Amino acid sequence: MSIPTYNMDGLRLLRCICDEMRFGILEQLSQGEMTVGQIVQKIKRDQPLVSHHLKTLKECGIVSSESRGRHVVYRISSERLSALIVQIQEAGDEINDICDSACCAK
Amino acid sequence: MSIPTYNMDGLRLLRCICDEMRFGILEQLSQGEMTVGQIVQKIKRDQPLVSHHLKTLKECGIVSSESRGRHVVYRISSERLSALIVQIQEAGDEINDICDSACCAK
DNA sequence: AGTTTATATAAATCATCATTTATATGACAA
DNA sequence: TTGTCATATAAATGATGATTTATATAAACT
Repeated sequence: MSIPTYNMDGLRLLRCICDEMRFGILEQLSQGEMTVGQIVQKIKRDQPLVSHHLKTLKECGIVSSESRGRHVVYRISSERLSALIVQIQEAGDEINDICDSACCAK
Repeated sequence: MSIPTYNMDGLRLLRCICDEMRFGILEQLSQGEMTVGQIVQKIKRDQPLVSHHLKTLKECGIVSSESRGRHVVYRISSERLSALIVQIQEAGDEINDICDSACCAK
């Protein structure tokens, strides 16, 4: 039996990017393409974990990748998505509130 | 001891709205204010569950509410947030891809 | 006051998914 | 062709948080 697949939509996009590590990766990539190693250094998390989340983002069509020698370069797959990351950051800052819900913990 | 609180930011905003029910509620509210009962009817989920998620959204400053007689009216707390919901929907549609990751399942 | 309607809360259960640990693959260099 | 560097994969574990069920509060109407 085959793995089920899903058409992307707003909610599914959100579910892919609302994870702390994945959003952190996208914040980095919104400033330009990076190799896996560069991302690992920047966000200071284990390499297998970073690779795992990059795979998830790629399967959702949010990032794309390209091999260069033994490195692999990742980038956000569209300008609109890059812009959306920034818009989300700005909207979050604008709320300017404190939150005590579970969903707000990191 | 007191409950920990968190300054809102992009990631925390995302974590609050990436849930299926909460995003569904916000899709409704992005078209105008509604009472709890109207939301329950519209999205066809149990009332306690809807109230529970509304509480979460309120604690995060994403929605605000007002009592009118025995009804309580909810609305999205800012124009920018309303617009963001729409932008997320549009970005999701633009990806136009299928996904087989766990995060893409509803 | 008692009843109905609208909403909120709390405890218990259940499902999901991030993370860790260990190992594999694949490219380049000596 | 062996060793090293960069990345990927897989299995096991652990934490988080959504949902259910039952009950409470609070307003309006009789």
